[in-house]
Amino acid sequence: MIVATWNVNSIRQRGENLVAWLRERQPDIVCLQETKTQDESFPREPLEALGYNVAVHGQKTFNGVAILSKLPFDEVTARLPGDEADDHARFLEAVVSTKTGALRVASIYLPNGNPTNTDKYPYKLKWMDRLFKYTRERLALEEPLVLAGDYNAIPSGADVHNPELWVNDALFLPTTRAKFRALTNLGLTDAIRAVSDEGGLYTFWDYQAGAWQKNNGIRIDHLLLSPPAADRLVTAGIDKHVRSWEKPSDHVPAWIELALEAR
DNA sequence: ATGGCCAATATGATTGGA
Repeated sequence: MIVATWNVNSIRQRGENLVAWLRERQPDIVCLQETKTQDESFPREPLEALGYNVAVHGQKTFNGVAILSKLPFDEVTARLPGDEADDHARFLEAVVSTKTGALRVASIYLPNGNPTNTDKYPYKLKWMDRLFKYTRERLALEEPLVLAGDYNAIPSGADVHNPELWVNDALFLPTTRAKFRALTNLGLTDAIRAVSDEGGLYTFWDYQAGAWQKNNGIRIDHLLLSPPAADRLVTAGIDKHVRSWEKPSDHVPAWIELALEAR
């Protein structure tokens, strides 16, 4: 079973690329971020035509997450607990059934946090604290769990082409990295790092300043696995070539293969 | 080679992204 994540930077602008990539990678479950549209205007039909069930949690203009699944949804829950006043559409969780039991998947769009001298950075840090608490509770279930999405966090200097450019950025500040580390230290496996120690593994290249042409990338889209999911990890990868397509997102898909089968 | 983008919005300038 393949589980993937992709920040598409507008689902309405990325329809052709998304369908082309789905045909190529053949994922069973896909977590999408930055869909940037309300649920009633989410283009479900071309995805349903490919055999996907579609769960959406969007809002006007910004943010927005979704999950596509060839397996039927047993449960779908929007919103990360811990702040009723938070109205950003950044979190969607689904449960599907496999031959060996439930698989839980969450699509995560963690706040960017820039500029750091505004309330955006404290909002990011509080969101990371909420994700920590949610994860600690979910791990107690001892289920296969995949937390997949755009974390807006560069875990280490090995995950950025030019670290000096990012030292004062909300994605790379020591506090951001410490909170990301605290999250994984709960017992989550960073799937890409579980299969490769290589540098130069990036998932985002800015549209500006020739970042793609210079390979000035960062790795901020992650699939974090609970121990029962990590035990089933076969391989993982990043579909870098998608960044060179016409009309690309600034992010590319990342994916894992799990030794799990649909029920 | 110093800069260079893209998307949404009652849109033609502003906001947000990373």
